[in-house]
Amino acid sequence: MPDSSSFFDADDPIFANKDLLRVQHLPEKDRIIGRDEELTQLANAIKDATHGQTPNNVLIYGKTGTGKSLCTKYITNDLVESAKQNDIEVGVAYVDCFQDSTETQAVRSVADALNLPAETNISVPMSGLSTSNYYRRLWDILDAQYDVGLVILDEIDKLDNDNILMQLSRATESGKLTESTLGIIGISNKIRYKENLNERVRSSLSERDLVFAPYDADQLRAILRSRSDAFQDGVLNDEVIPKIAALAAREHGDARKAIDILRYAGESAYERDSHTVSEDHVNEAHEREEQNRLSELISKLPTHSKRLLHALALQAQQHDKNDPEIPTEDVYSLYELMCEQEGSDPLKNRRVRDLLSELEFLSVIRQRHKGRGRGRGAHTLNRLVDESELVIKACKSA
DNA sequence: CCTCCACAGGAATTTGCGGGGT
DNA sequence: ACCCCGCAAATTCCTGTGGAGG
Repeated sequence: MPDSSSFFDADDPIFANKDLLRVQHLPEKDRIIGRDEELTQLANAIKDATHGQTPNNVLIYGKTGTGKSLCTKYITNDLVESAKQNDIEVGVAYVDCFQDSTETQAVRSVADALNLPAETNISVPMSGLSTSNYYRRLWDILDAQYDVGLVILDEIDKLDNDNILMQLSRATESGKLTESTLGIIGISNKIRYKENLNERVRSSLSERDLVFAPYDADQLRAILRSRSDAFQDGVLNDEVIPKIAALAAREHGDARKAIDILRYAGESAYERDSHTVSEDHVNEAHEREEQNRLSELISKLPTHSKRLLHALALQAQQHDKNDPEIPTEDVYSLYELMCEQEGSDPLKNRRVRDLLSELEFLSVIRQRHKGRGRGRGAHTLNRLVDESELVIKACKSA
């Protein structure tokens, strides 16, 4: 710690403006790197909304950290502003379908995001309403407040059913909306997402398709440089940005990961009272990034899922083999034991199987189904994707 | 090759919760 | 204040099946 009278009033020797390195940070246009074409295409697709007309529905594909959400947020913000010049009210609802994966949750979330209770006198309770009731309120909110509604469905492939897409895409034509109209922007990590949609939804949802390619090392360098004024002058050693860019490019061109590593490297340097950020800090930050991503995911898990994962990790650790496969029944019995120690009632076997397959869906674990046979044998084998130690640490801290 | 059974996983049912309607 | 409703989570019920043991 710097020798000052307070822990808080010292000038930060490393960071000048850390906000630039936060994932949620929405950069200025000239700081969005290598996406000019995509931004233009997206803007063209939805520009009708600035005149109060129905925009095209858009589907955006691309791996994580390729700037899909960022560009969408930027363009929609911009759109709302330009529409205002024409006295057109555009409302944007951003929904993370990973968090709100059921139809009800997603509609509720859209309605809640668009609603200004003071103006509409409509409330959007967290729960307790039927799905159709949430829809009804959503239509009322749109008609009362807006000329155009834009619904951004991020991680749209995580939706458990596409009824909401049906409802939203037909809202205007079916007369649910009278004073307003509606556009959908779907964002998906999976390029094949469109394939398992029914024909009607598919054609209306993907009037325009955009694909975001992964960033290459050059682009990642440019992105990191554009955010480097988050740091004080001269604290970043020359090799830091190229090194991080190379790491991130190797791991699927994920810009978010690159930025996270840069931030962690800075924090690492700070904690070690170093006045510069060096390659060593980058290496440390890289490990930290992996651990953190995992902890974050695990901390959001329901208690029982966490406990199950913990049980699986403990057993994986006991095996001498690397990457061992643990039968479900073994996981379950340890889990029961752990519940007993914690003094809570264990879930039943059936439920546990569902939770485990949810964990697989989140790719925290992998499952392999092996033959059934007479007598012994659990027939689904579970293994961790990440190091058992990392998982255990994450389970304990959460 | 055939049998047969323990588990996977689909479906129906119950429980808990947080709201509306009256 | 009361009852009723819809949803999500959990539980109970049930059927289908892969391959070890015969």
